[in-house]
Parts: sequence; C-alpha cells; structure tokens
Amino acid sequence: MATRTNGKSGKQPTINDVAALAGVSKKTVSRVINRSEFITEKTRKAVQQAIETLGFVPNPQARALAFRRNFLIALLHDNPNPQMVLNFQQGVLDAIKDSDLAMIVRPVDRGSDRLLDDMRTFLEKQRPIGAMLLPPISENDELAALCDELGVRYVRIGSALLDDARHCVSSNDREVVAEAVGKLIDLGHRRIGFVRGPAGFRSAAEREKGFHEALAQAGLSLADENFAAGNYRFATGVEAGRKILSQPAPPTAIFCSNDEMAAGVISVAHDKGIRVPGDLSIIGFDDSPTATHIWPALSTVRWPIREMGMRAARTLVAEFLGPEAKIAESDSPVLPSTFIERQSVAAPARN
Amino acid sequence: MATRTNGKSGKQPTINDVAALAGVSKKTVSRVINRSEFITEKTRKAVQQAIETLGFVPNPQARALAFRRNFLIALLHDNPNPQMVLNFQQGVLDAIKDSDLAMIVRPVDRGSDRLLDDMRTFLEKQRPIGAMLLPPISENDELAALCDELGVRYVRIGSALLDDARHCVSSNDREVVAEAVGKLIDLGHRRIGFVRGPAGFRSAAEREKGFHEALAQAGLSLADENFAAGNYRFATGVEAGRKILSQPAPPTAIFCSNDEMAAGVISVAHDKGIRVPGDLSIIGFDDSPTATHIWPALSTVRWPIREMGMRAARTLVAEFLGPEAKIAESDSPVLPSTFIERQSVAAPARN
DNA sequence: CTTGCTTTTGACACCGGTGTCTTTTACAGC
DNA sequence: GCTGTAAAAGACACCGGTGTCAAAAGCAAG
Repeated sequence: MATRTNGKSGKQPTINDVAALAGVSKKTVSRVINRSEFITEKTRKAVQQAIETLGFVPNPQARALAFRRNFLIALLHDNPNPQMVLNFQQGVLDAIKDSDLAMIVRPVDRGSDRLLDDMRTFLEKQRPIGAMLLPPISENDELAALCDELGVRYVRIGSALLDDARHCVSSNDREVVAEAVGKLIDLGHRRIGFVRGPAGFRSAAEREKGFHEALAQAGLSLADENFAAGNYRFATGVEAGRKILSQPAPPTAIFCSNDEMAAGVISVAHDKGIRVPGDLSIIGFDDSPTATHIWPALSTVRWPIREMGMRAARTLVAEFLGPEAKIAESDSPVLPSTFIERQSVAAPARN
Repeated sequence: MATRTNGKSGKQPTINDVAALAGVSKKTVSRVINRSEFITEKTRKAVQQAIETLGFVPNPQARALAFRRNFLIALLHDNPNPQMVLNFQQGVLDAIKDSDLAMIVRPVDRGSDRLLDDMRTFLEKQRPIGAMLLPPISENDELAALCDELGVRYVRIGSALLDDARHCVSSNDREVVAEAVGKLIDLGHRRIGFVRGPAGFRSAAEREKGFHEALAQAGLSLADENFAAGNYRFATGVEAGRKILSQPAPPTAIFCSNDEMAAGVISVAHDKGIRVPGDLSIIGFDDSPTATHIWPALSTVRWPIREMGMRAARTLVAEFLGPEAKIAESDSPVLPSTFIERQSVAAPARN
C-alpha cells in the first residue's frame, strides 16, 4: 500500500494509466511491452518512463486472454524419482526467473487409459506456451503428437535423442555407463552382474547398451545367472539381489540401472553377510539422495537434471520470444552425465 | 478436430455459442456455470443441454480476467525433502481433480532477503485464489501476513497449529514421537540419545517435546553427551553419530528427528562396527524413501503428508466455492501421524 | 511545395467471460 | 382481470490487454 504509486487509488496501474501518463494510445504502450519493432526510440523512452514511474506490470490474465495463450510452461511428469523431478523444477525456475513465464506442474498417471484425454483437457484449459515432458512419459509419441496438434511447443527429456533435436534435451548416459563399467573391469572384475530397468523404457535400454559395450570391449559377456530385470523400485532390487547373490560363485561386481535397485541389492548383501565393497562392488545410476544415505555410499552416475531443466525451459522461452531466437551458448541438446565414485566399489578380493 | 462439434468452425465453443444454441443470453449461461441461485430449473436444464452438446468448457483466462482472480492454487515450499513435496502435490491434485482449479508450484529460497518481495511479485502476478505453505516456510508469519494483505487465502502446513485453525493443517507429531520413544523404553532401553532438528523450526521443537515427554513419563532424562543438534541433513547426522557413539558407554538407542540424520547415525555405526539394531536401536522421522532404502530398514514416523495436501487444497476449494461451504467430513485440521516399526529397533543387549 | 511511399501511431473491435442495473415474466392477492 | 411484488432473464459496460486497419507523420523524389 504505502509503496505503491499509481493513477487510480489503491489498485494496480493498468495500461490505460500508462498511456495517459505518457500521452500515447494504449496500443502504443502495448507495442513497447511486446518489443514491437515499429516504434521510434523517442516514444519508447517516454513510455518506458511512464511504466517505471507507475510501477506498471502487465496483467498476465488479460494478456493470456488476448493472446489466446497462457504465459505458462507446463511440466508433465510421471517419474518415480521425486528428487529428480524437483531438481528439474529447480532448473526450470532458474531459466524462467527473469521472464514473464510461470511454471505449472502436472503429474500424470501413466497407467491411466484416459491419459491422452486428460492431457488434452489440461492443455486446452491451461493453454501453456510450451510443455516439458520428463521421462518416462517423454517417450510417449502420442503425447508429443497431441502437443503438436494443440499448438503447444514441447521439449522431451530423455537419455537418448527421441526426436528432432529441436524437441529434445538428453544426456550421454550410454557412454558414461560404459565408462563406469570399464572402471570395474580395470580394477580386475571379470564376473560382473547387471540389473536392468523396466522393459520398454529407453533409459533402461541405453544403460543396458552402455553396459554391454564395456563388456564387449573387454571381451567379456554377461552370464544369464548374473542378470536380473527390475522396474527401478527398491523391491525389485531386493529380488535381483536374492537371485544373483544366492549362487555359489556370485559376481564380484554388479551394475544396477538405478540407485534404488542398487540399494536393494546392497541390503540383500548385508543380510547375507557379503561385504560391500570387499566382496562385492556395486554401481548405481541417478545419484539420488539414497546414494549418499546408504552405507557404504554408492558409486553412481549423476545426470545433469537441473541443467536439463534449465535447458529445456530456455529452449521454450527462446522459441516463444522469437521463432528465430538463438538458444543460449552451447547448441548441443546433449548434456554430460558424470560418474561419481564413492565407497561401494573396490578391487575384487583375490580368490 | 474430428470429434469436436461446435458453432464456429474448428475452434472451442464459447459462451456465446452456448447462449445461441440454448436461446438465452450469455449472462444466463454464466449464471448456470457459476451455480447462481436465481435461475429456473427449466432454463438450467436447457443450458446444461447446450453445454453438453457443444462440449463447452469455460475459458479460464477469460474468467480469471473478469473475476480478477486466477483459478489457481499456489504451493509455496522450501522443503528439503522432495519426496514430501511431491507427495503433498499428489494430495493436492487428488483434491482439485474435479474442480476448475489448477496448481502452480513455487519453490522459495528461504535464505533470500528478497523473499517477501519475490512472493509479493509472484502473488500479484499470478493472483491465485489461495496458497499452501509447506514447512518450514509455513512458519513465516510475515508471509502469512502478506497473503492476508493481498487477499490470498492460505493454509499453513505444520506439525503444530500455528494459527487460527481455519488456516492450518497439521499432524500430531508430538504424541506419536512420545509413543515411539515409549516403545524403546518398554523394550528396556534406559540410555536413549536424541538428535534434534534445526533450532527455530517448530517441527523440530515438537519432536523434541514428544521425546522429553516420554522420558519424563518413565522418570528418565537425557544426558548432555547423548544429545546432538543437526539441521535435518545427512551430514549433520554423521556428526551427531560421531559425537554420541564415540563415548565408552554410548546409548543403546537414539531417536533422530528425521530419517536423513538417522541414516547418518547408522552409517557411523556401520563404520564403527556397532550392530544395528543389536547394539543400537534407531528411530527416525518422516518415512522418507531413505527409511526403506537403508539397511536395516528404519523404524520411523510417517506423517500423512498426502492427506494433508488433500485437506489443505480442499479447504481452499471450499472457501473459494462458498464462504460458508463446509469442509469435508471430518472437521479437525489435525491429521494423525503413525509410528512404523521396521528393523532398526530391538531390545537392548544385556550388559 | 506537392506527390507518393514507407514508417509510426491511433481508433476501435475483440478475446470470453462477469457485474450492475433494467426489463420482463410469474404468480399471489384483491 | 388487474395490480403489486419478487424472481428470472437480458442489455450493456467492463476486466486489461492485443489485432486490424485506417490515419497521420516522416521523408525522398519530382
């Protein structure tokens, strides 16, 4: 109240107040706001001045109505890893901090058969200028098609390029997994187990490829009894651990496709009295909070999720501001993941 | 495209289309949409019919402009526990699923000295009908005052009532902590340690009170050397563990004010070869994913965060729909927490 | 100084709803 | 059947911006 200075009493100044003060039409003010090119420097200055003195901020609802588009970018996710989602959100917010945009979040229920209808309703109602699709929902091609149909720009986040690069942000997971597994091999591990993520997930497939690449490189191969498939949840990690570790000569190292499953395998090892990393080295993926909370702290792969959020949001903002606007400095949509070494990996015991 | 039936070609039907089809004025349609009472059953039916056949959905932007209020509820949080935040979000979405409302999320930076300015800008821009404040930011009285000033309804989430009950949703943490610690005592523990949360947090204070209540009840007290203060982060749990467990006769049980710190204490115990729960029982708080991912699985207190989200959102929706609307079935804003027993607690070894 | 063209600016309708006030309708009472 | 009153419906301005198109201004050429 005290600090506000405006034409009408006690309310936010509107475009009319600005126009009156600057002695121009409201349309001219609108042009200044929207950075129209057909305006002389002199009038622009005058209008800017009026905007400043009034402390005018355009009403987003009115703009949304007139533009037929909300100044919102939507985050659609069905990711089971909350840390990841929140980190991504953080990156997005970093990117839109100084723009007029806001973020709206929409968790989606992957299982639902009304998924596309729900999304259609949501997008038609909110009319965001763009949407970001987090994995695994980012792999849904029908959803991407729906965005196209509704004129909603979108960016798909994934561990591999899913689409035309303009629509993607991803990381080089395959390479980094290969690097991590390579380190196990360098340490002397020969019997290396693998716990895969859920079938049909591109992220799981990429990690699997990276694993096999490293093995192939060293002339090794994966024995069936050292393989288990999970669904990224802790419980399936436990199952995988039970299967792989109850053999007479279990592997000396296991690569797990995410941290939660790695934690499951480690808890089985503890139960069985198998020492980690003395008897068994473990590597996870995600660098979730779990990775540092368990004992021993888990060696894992961190993917640059926050940066990906920034990048995705920036892409949308740039496309929105100008069709031809250039996207930040680096122009590759592939951001680097990194292997993080902690205490769950060691050289195999001599036997 | 194919499935849409409306007056004008290819676009969403508007209130005018509905009015034309029903043979009434747009204002009458508006009355039906907003459940005005001054309308005959007959015309209401006719309008409803028209709405159905056209598949009309009111444009939220237009309503927002006319109402001078966005159909949004904002979630403001600075909580370090992402699982909690997402669970809360989920509850909120459950609650607003069938309403016209959407959720907008805004993480806030507690440290920032521009916090109130940022929030003012955010709220003035977005004009949500209400805001939900998650702890610890929910304890900020200035923020609550700001909401009042801007006419934004709000609900504060907390472990104790912070305010007039109309503005709060909370849980009975103190009692449940007392219950949990009581169980330790019943098992025979006498030297029980305590790791407190950050000073100045009401949640930390409530848990501390519950702890002392249980001890007092049994005629016990907390020795200084069995106490440590942390800030809810894993690292401070490690520090606490180092301090408390390096004594010649450490406690046989420790209550930690959250799971992360409990995980830290447990990792120190592992390092020192102290068996959990054989030599040392541990209880945490939050039932975060960490609780089940560590070994042994952590006994902890689960607070009904998703339910609290539902409840908070429902409160806002109800207030919004009608000032006098009744809030759901149960009318207490205190939801029950529960003690969850897992593998980190056992009777103390005889010594 | 005109003319003719391009660049700036403005008038006015419009986006799709709601608020206010007026007019019409419905119905009870005489 | 007529009047009076309350309930229902409508007309029209308005919320705060943008789009369209016409008018005004600026400027080079004739």
